[in-house]
Amino acid sequence: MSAYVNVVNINGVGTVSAVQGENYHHGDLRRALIDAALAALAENGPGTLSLRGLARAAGVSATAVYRHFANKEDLLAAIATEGFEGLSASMQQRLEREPGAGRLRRLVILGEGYVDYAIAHPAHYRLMFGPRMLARGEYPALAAAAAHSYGMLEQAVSDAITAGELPAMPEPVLSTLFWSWVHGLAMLNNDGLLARSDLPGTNELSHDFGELLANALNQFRE
Amino acid sequence: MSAYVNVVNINGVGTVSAVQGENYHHGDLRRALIDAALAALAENGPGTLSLRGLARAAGVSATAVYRHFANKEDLLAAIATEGFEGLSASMQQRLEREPGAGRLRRLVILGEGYVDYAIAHPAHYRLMFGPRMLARGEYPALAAAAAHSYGMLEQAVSDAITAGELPAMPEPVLSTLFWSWVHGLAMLNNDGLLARSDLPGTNELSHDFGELLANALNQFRE
DNA sequence: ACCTGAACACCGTTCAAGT
DNA sequence: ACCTGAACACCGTTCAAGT
Repeated sequence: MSAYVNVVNINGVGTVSAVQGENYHHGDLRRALIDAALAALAENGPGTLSLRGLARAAGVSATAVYRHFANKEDLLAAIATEGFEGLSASMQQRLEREPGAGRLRRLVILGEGYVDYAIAHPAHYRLMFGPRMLARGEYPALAAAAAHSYGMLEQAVSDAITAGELPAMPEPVLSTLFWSWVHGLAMLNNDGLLARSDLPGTNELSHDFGELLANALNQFRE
Repeated sequence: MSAYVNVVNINGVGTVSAVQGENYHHGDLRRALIDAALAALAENGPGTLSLRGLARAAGVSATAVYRHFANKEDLLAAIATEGFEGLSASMQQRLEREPGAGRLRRLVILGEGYVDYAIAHPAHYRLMFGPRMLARGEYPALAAAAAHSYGMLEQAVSDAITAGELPAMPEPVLSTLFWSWVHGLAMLNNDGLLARSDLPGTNELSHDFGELLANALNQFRE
């Protein structure tokens, strides 16, 4: 978790005040609560997240939470937002590791970065797509972060179509196909359903499937 | 929900006793609790399921539940088991509607039946893959029902490979690819993320994707 | 064998009050 | 501006008791 938290911490860390550490006026309770939630998600699964428990972990009364979040769903939305930021960062890092990649190869790399992140943060990833997040419209920052992640996939698909490396189908349809596949693979892995002796590891599956799908689509084009 | 409930109800209905309708000795409280849960899942989403609420709906005290289920997870496992039975039934029904279909076509039909069921019962389907169901090993009936659903996909993939209508890759890898795709498509749909003006309906997407993927894989084979 | 009622240790959330 | 404490309406679960 640590590396990714450092990435998304940038905005919060600067606002820590001088009185941090005292009981009264916590400094950055909002950040402390989110960090406590991320730690709890990483250690136990989701579902065990309670506002009262997070308040305890932050050394603060249960009702102090409501100074920083409207309710539990509001806190979960903030966590989900950071999740999509981490997802985008994971995809971006993978792209930059292989600068000269072709259009289609870039799409495969994005998929690997996507699955990498999802299986490295299973509880966090599940929360990002959990039932509580259905009302995404009420959380503009969450909607924007999710749209950015999806936009990266869309751009790569669009580029590959333009370059003639994918069949000339509508971009939204191909993007949805690709997204369904990485999302499904990540979810099944995080449910423990891919831990079978007759399957390679999910990281390798991700790579194999990416190559397979991309090449297959490429052949299909004519 | 009704049609599918009738299918899976067979075992329960026969045990309804003569005193059904009285307060004391409910008749088949176990079945009544499951049905109340299915109704609650269909009406509200998941997450709102409470044992006490189900007991209220069945007209019984909160603690009566524990005469029929060890705990909440045990009830959820029973519901998830019926879900996989419904999933298998949905796939089977689709197959029987098109008896003369070829090997590859049968696989596509299975995928359509799978997605059909998943998007017709979103809350139920989510529960089947929810975080609570990770300990599937502790519920043999659940594990068996899930294995049967997955086995239908595996059989169709295996047959298509044998018939030379899919690339000669390991069956588990191709099955996982296919499963990831239908699962991801269903989950994204049920999260409301495919309700976009630039996309066709999910039923049509399911059909398009099946044809695309099957044909693409078929081309890739040589 | 099947169900009830009281009780325990939790929740999320509200509201008045403290500094 | 930020936090606390008491209170309310819920949970899941246990245990002794009722028929």
